[in-house]
Amino acid sequence: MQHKTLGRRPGSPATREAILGAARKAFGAAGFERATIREIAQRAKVDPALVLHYFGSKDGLFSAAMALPIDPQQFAARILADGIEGAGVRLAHAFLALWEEPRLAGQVRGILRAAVSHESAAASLRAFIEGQVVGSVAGYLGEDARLRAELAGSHLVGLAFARYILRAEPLASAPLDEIVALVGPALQGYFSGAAQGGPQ
Amino acid sequence: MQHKTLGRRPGSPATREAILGAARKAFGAAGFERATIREIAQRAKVDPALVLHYFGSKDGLFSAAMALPIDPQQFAARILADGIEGAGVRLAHAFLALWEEPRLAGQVRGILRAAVSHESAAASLRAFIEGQVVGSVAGYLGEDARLRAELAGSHLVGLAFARYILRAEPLASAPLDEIVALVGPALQGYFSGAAQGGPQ
DNA sequence: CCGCTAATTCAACGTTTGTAGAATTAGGCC
DNA sequence: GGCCTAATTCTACAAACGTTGAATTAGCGG
Repeated sequence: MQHKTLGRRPGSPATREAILGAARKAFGAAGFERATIREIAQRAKVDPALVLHYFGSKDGLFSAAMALPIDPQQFAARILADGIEGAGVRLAHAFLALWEEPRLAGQVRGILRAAVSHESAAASLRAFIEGQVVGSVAGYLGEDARLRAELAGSHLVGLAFARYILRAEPLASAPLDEIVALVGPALQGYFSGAAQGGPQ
Repeated sequence: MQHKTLGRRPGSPATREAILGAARKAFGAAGFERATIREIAQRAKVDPALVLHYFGSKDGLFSAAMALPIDPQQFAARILADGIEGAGVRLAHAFLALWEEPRLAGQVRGILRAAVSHESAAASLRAFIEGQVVGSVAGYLGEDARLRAELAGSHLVGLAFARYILRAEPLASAPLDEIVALVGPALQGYFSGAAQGGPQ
């Protein structure tokens, strides 16, 4: 008999989310190493020990804060629902939209930052990409589809890095639509299998 | 009168290079934050204080170790010497060759890792890309050439990240020629689509 | 041999970090 | 009100870090 309802209610709703929000902001802005538990706790207006009470360790906090907010299965389905043509543009648009969303910006930035500096985070992202992302799109393509899908993905990751982390000009300030119009055909080339030129 | 020739000769040739080599290895493998001066000194078989005697600080050591080993002016000229057609394939090949070279692998990996986690390193790389790399190639292209050049560069950076840092399969194990054959046309799309300007 | 200079080492300081454990507070059920 | 439980805070530790300044060693010219 688990009298789970005894005592004070667990999982206070507000503070836990406040900690996660502060963690996403800190990890996204400073990366895993430079973000400190003390700073995150201060932003969330709680004691540092409370952070570890909830998440066990700094790694645990990171994993909880950086859990991917999207379902790749669904993501891929939406991109490819209307057929293979135009998929490049739709993919570029949908991917960049993730980074433009203020609520998600810190999260995705933190994931990328951590994947670069932290081996366990890299392993996690690697497994996610190999198992979920590439698998979701491989069914729609042919022979060397997995390689092609990863090449398209690598372009998107590099694009996000240059625009949102490095902030190199003129890429960082270019309007979204202009980028989508240029990147879309390049991605389409990987899907269609044909060498692709610029926009006609 | 500077009697510079008095006393013991400065700049002992061997140890300084040993420190730089160890630093490149450490920074490339672990990133700026996780690499420690003590570890670098131990690998170079010197005292940690000697490292700072030579380079002043950890940042100074990093700057010295990560100074870019290539001249982008010359790099771009070699890619575009034989004309615009085939430039995509040549660029993909030349860029990936940098990462395959064992002597340079740690260095370029460290530069990318640091640009992600360290703001000053990001600023340095950003200035380098905006001023040198993009400038070197912009003369060969027309109107929106800078944006197109950066998009092509972002693809290459993302490719290096996925293959050499994240090591996502099947990309990490794919033969170089196969990747070049697929990526080349994607890059070519950015070059050929632009209004042609010719070198100025 | 002596003195200058720089390479090189030794030992230590002060800070920051993640983390652990005890102590306290507060909410819900009997 | 009393008890149970979990949220929350307080205090502190132990390790690792970058950095410093003094001390020592070694090469070279006079």
